[in-house]
Amino acid sequence: MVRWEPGARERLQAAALELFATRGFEQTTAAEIAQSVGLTERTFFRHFSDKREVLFYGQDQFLQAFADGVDAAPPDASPLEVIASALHGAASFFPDERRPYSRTRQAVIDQNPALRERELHKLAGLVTTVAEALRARGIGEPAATLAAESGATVFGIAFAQWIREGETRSLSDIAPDVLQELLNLTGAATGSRKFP
Amino acid sequence: MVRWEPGARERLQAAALELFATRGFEQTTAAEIAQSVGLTERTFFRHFSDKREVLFYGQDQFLQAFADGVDAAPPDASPLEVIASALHGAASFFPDERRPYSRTRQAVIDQNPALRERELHKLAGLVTTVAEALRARGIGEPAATLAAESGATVFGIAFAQWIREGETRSLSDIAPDVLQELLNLTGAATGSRKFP
DNA sequence: GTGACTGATGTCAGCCACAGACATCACCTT
DNA sequence: AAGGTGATGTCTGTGGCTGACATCAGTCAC
Repeated sequence: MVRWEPGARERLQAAALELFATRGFEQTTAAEIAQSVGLTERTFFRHFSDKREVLFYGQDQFLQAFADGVDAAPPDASPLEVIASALHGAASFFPDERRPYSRTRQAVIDQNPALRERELHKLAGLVTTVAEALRARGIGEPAATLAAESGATVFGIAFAQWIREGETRSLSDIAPDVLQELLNLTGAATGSRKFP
Repeated sequence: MVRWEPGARERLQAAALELFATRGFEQTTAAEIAQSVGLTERTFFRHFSDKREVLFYGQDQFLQAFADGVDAAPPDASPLEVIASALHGAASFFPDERRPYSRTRQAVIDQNPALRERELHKLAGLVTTVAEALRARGIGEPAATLAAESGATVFGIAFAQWIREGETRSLSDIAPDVLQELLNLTGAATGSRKFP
């Protein structure tokens, strides 16, 4: 007989999302989440540093996908070309099958300020990482941070669109469009699309 | 005899910044802050919705300055010209006398993840407001959000530079430079400076 | 002028997020 | 077989935060 069911963390995450979606974030206690999968509150906090984190744990992989996209760009690429490549890497991390899950998750986050704060914080971490990667490519400041921040902005807008009800395009189709919009905005030459 | 000393909120804010700066944010309890100015914990939480808020209350004025800058731009201004105007409005909200205060405040914030989260959240609120103002000017999405987000990014970088030890330029001198960097980055024509 | 009203505060009691310390016990190593 | 390991439970405590109610100086109504 096994002493513990495996996958405690994943079970906690799934139960938490479900409870948050039905009852709401603040109306759900950490103890309830834990009990719903046969664990104790103390164990919940051993897996997640705080209650919100149960919805964000594992984002490192996404961050990694973004950073991998940076590395995938050719060495002589311009900052914006690097960003385009990073967006491509990030988008491939969200295949269309994941859309329903992302939707409910985002709905929960959007309804709670505390969760939005955490989301922004994670996104800021992504900016830091990407800016670091850009600097490692020889891009100076403030260009590196500006580019990274712009990339995060574009991703955020594209993701929000991907989530939207009725949207059928995949994220990797949406992201380049948004990037192009940014270029139009800042008055770049509007010739043929540079980042298809 | 007066029943209460006036300016409870301001006294709490001042005491909180001082205690956070010396002892650290987490090592300071809300009750301690309150007692240090002759009030109770309960009163602290009547003035500030949570412990972090004591450092952020009043930012509405800053947000207003930013939004006013948007409104100050001529009706036919391009999104970027509007952003330049908004940056000007925001910068004038931070005269050089305020630099030391801003420095210590930012030092406290930078040292605590929870405070950074709240800061990002406030900044996101600014983006929302500015995007709204841009949409009211007839600018569509995603251009409005992209422009607003870019403006916030530029402001953030400029502010960080303004705070930096040894920096002597005023914020309204730094911000246009950073904006110009963004334009260079996105490949805009590099003629004479468009936003002096 | 007196009495009701208001608004900032105090008091009390309680929930919940979170953390330290220690015990437990299937499984693994040797 | 003996001891180590790691995920968990139990116990206990602190601090953030809230609802309900009391207080009381100043203000307003009459």
